[in-house]
Amino acid sequence: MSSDLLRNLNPQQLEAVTLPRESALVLAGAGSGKTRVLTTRIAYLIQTGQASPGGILAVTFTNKAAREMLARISAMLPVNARSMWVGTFHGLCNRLLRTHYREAQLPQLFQILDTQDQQAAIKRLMKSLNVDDEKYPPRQVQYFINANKEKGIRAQHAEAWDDYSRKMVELYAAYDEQCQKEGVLDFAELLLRTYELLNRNEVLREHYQQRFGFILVDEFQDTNRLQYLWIKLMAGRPRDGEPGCVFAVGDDDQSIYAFRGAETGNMRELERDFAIRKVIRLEQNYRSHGNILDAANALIRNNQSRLGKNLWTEAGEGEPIRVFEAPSDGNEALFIVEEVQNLAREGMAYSDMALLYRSNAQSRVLEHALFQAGVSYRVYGGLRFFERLEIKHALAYLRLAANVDDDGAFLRVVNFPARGIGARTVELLQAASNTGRTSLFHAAKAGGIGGRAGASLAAFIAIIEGLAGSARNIQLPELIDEMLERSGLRAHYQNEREGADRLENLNELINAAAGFEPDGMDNEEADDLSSFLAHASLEAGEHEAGPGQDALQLMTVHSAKGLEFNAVFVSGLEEGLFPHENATQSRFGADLPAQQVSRSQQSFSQNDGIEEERRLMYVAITRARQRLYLTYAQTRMLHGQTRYGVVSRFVGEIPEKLCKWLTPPQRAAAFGSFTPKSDLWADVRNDGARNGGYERATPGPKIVREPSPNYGGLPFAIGQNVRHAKFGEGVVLACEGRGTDTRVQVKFRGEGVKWLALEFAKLQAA
DNA sequence: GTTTCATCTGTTTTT
DNA sequence: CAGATGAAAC
Repeated sequence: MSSDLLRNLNPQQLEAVTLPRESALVLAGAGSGKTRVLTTRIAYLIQTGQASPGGILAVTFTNKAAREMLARISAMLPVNARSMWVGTFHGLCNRLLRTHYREAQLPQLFQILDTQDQQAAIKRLMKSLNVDDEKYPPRQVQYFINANKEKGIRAQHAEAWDDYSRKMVELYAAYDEQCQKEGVLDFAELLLRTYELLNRNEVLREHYQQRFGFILVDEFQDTNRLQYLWIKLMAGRPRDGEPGCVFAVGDDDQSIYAFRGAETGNMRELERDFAIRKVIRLEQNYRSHGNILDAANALIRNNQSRLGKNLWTEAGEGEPIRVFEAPSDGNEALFIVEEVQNLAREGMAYSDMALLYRSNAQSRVLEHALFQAGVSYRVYGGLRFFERLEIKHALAYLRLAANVDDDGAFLRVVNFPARGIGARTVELLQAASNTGRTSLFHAAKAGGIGGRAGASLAAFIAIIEGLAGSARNIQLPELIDEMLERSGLRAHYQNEREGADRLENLNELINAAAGFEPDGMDNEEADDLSSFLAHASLEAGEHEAGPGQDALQLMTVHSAKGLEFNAVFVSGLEEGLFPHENATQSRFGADLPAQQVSRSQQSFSQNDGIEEERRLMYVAITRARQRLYLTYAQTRMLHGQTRYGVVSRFVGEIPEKLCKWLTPPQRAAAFGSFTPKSDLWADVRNDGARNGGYERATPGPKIVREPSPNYGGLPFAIGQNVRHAKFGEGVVLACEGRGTDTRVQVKFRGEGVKWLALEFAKLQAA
């Protein structure tokens, strides 16, 4: 029967799936059947009796991937999915901490802070400590805390080398204390807390190490330091005869989360720590046609730091890659809409097409055009359901009902809807909670505040306690309904002019609760309410494409990882956007003095930034099965101003012979005869490729453009050579603004890229 | 204490 | 352009 499972696997896949009980690293290229290998191995282990479902621990990064894995396994085996531990790092840690909340020194109904909540908690903390938020931007504090946690470093061990970093460490410690007092955990804390719990509690540790004979990790290249330590701890130390057994699958070329601490170096560590004898490579691609694959291979070859791998396919070369230059972002969108409709007419389902972009903000223009044309579409990511303000408010009431010590939730709703509890009252409460060392809720309950505000507070407390009581007696949807009523949220939005949408979302929340089933990820002790709240934090409400709804898929390149489509549009391929300017220039705010940037951040060189962008582009390209479009716009609205863009270097890194240029003929004609007069210009275009050991292609006539005509009477054209009194010669990369506000971005020979205000800089045409 | 208006600011990717 | 913050009017 197991031969059934193993049918149609290629030799490398087969080797990976049937490996004896030992640790392994599988380098799996895009579209090489990575998920299939992972799930088949699990099924194989169970079917051959090497493992019981309960002995399997499979970790992924996204909920989507976890769900897919479970679905595939249960399609192969009639196995009780609940007994297997398949989930995200965060989901699994949540499950573990819910079970052992006492040992982890947590309240039974601890709540999870999402990124927003965490930011709010930090701001609140800083206010209470009177810390100048100009000098210590909450964003930076948040970054500092998370970066340390993700390396497994607590405040007491965090490095500090000057006043600034000492303050950061101080805030880190105070923040953790505040969270502990309030019974809340941020994302990184879920992992760190679990790690520490198992590290110091031998009984628990041995229990889980014993139990999980097989640990499988998906997207291993995206693990950060802490996640790696976590895996190592779960696997147990390699002992003679019984080594820890980790089966890791990953692709260094698809590492796109270094920005949040992922370390591809973990692959090398794994090889060493687990004495891996042989790395298995999956290089046959079953997804894309040849041209698409060739493009991806050519692009990624420009990266220095990679383990090396070349994808191949048995499929034919297929269609050329279609490249389109639009005069504006609006036109780019119109072009895409038109093509999408054409493909639909030819019989391709909308859901088989994806529209990708670098950043969420870009979806607006695209959505607008799609909406106008009546094309149904679905946006992934962006502002998600559980992140909406009204939902946050509603959840805060529920959180308070579950845990009255949650000060963050308290502050969010104590005066929303407005009930006469103003800033002054809250101040008094905070003072009382500080001296009495209790939560705000208990301070409020203790009384001592008279007058109108006191009465309002008493009413508020009654609402929360009433809800807490109901939570024990009635079902979740009814509880939410009651909450909307008693809190006054429903009434508030009914009276508000623009409240209809928000009201609808609140009703949708009831539906979400009605359809919610604790997915076995939470232990049996936890009630439905806290399971639901954890679900809301961990899975901010990705809307799964409703079955039967055929819609075009819109998402960032990041969220497209792991997916595939017949046709893919990669839009906004402009320098500064993709690759993003934050990655091409100094990665961490140039305005910060060097010592304010932590050491590990410093070691993150410029090159790493552009290489990650290139991997991102690699991911984008390899999503496509048959047809790939690359589009960009000469002008784009950004922060309310028109910006003039240059085509992304990544377009130039794809061999000309694979491309078919779709730019309207009257434009193409103008490009035809152009040869670069400025070597600087060519330099800009080939920047990332210079050290790649790859031959610098003579830029094809269709990619290098004649300097664009002046738009709106700007004094300089993109691509034009200019001279500056101090910086010397350069070439114009971009212009923005009008009149006296006009600024020009210039790449100078030797001086690098600078923005210059035309009003002051004396810039001459050269 | 609440609402409204104006000003400022920032802006990548996500569990 | 939009969200967040702050000041002034109600």
